[in-house]
Amino acid sequence: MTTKRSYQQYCGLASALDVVGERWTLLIIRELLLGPARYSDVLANLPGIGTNLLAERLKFLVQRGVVRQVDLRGTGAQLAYELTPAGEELRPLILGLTRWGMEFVGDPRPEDALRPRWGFLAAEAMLDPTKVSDRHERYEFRVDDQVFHIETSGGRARARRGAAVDPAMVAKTDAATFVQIGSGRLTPLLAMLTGHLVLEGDVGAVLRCCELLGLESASSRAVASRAVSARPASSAAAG
Amino acid sequence: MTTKRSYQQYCGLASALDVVGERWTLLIIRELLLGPARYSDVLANLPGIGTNLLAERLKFLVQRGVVRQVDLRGTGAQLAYELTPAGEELRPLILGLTRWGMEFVGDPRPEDALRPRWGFLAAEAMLDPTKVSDRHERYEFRVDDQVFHIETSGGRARARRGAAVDPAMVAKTDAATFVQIGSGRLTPLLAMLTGHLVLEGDVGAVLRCCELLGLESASSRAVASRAVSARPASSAAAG
DNA sequence: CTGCATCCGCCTCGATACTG
DNA sequence: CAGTATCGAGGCGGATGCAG
Repeated sequence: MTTKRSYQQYCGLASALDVVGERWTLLIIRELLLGPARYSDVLANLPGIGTNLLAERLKFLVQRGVVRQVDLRGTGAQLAYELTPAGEELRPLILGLTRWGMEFVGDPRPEDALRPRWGFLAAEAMLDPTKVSDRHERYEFRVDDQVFHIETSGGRARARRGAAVDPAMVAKTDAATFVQIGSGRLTPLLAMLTGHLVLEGDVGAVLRCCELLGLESASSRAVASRAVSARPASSAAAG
Repeated sequence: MTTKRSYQQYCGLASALDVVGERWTLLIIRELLLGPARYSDVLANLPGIGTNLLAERLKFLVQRGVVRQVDLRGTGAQLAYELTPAGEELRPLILGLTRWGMEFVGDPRPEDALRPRWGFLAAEAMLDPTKVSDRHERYEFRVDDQVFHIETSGGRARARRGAAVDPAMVAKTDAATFVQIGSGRLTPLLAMLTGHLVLEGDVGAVLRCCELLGLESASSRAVASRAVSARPASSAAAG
């Protein structure tokens, strides 16, 4: 066992990267942001990681106090990993990175892994706190088998797991479409027209939800403002 | 040239990490957050990176639209790299990571690189927007050869390069002490007593500045709340 | 002298096989 | 199910070469 590689800089950022900067680490933490998970759960959601790496990363994160092991049932079986408070503090940063990275997602390729559970974090990342309406209502999302909702109340918005009671809007879609909409590569309108998105409920609620998530709810000014991506997308996809 | 390694996940976070997740990349961007820099400047501030790696990273970041080359003087010489708007969007995330990583900085070791310029970002990261007093005043910092200041006005605080006009407070220290204070391993009081920190100016301003930066300005409740770090620090340093 | 490109030893990574 | 052991491949780190 050689001494762990470090940037050897006396600096907060370098120290942070010494803890969570290695390959796969932030993706492991993303999985744990969705709730406690067992070793094999994490492994299944991170295709390509290699079992030794996952074990090593988890051990290291536990040692640094970012992750801990918990006994979900009383029984000694069913061990799981969960984030410590220090790990939870990474949530806004990971959500911010997720939002930033949305500009870089391309078209879905067959070799890309895709998990509906990631949609929850994507939605959480897209929430714009400055755009919360003063209404108290809930928007429900059904991304493949995953169900979650956003609740607004008192000028604040929260994303929660599970179905919503009395949702003002329900959106049904698949994971690929959900990410494409979030990245601006697809508008809700276009997704509906192609049958990949089904919206139910009050029209006003749909518009407010789009506003809350920073989406082009309709109409003309659409795509242009988003087209800052690195590789010019040949020409408009609608072309 | 083999095809670039990717997480191959259709997800904003994975896409972000495909761009800025590789080793050294975020530290390169940190350097550019402090202003445009030439190749050799970046190289000098990142000991250990290896020249080929820096060139490759920069080229890749330019290709992805995160960094661009600029001609500082009109002359073709003096090329420099600077962040694009997309790169600038990483600032709050990097500042957040810097703050998060403060919990993990240990005692300064002789082999650790240390640059006074990093102090500027550290200060920016420590700024607590909820703790801005309503006064309009400036706090100046002299960290070794680097001079910068924080200006509060209209309930907002900004960090700026250079000396302050009519500063309400001036703090002189060295880079190691500055980071140690920021990480909570050292209080301003203790740093003053050991002669590593010199504070000048209005006492009230000093207290307000400490409040703004989340520092223990004095007194008793000190260190305890910070002691959530991974490895217990044997016992209190004051022992 | 700056700004890289090339080369090489080594360490990390990724995949498979194997064990409690 | 939850990892450990092993090994080939490739990314990394350091030294050197070279063009503008």
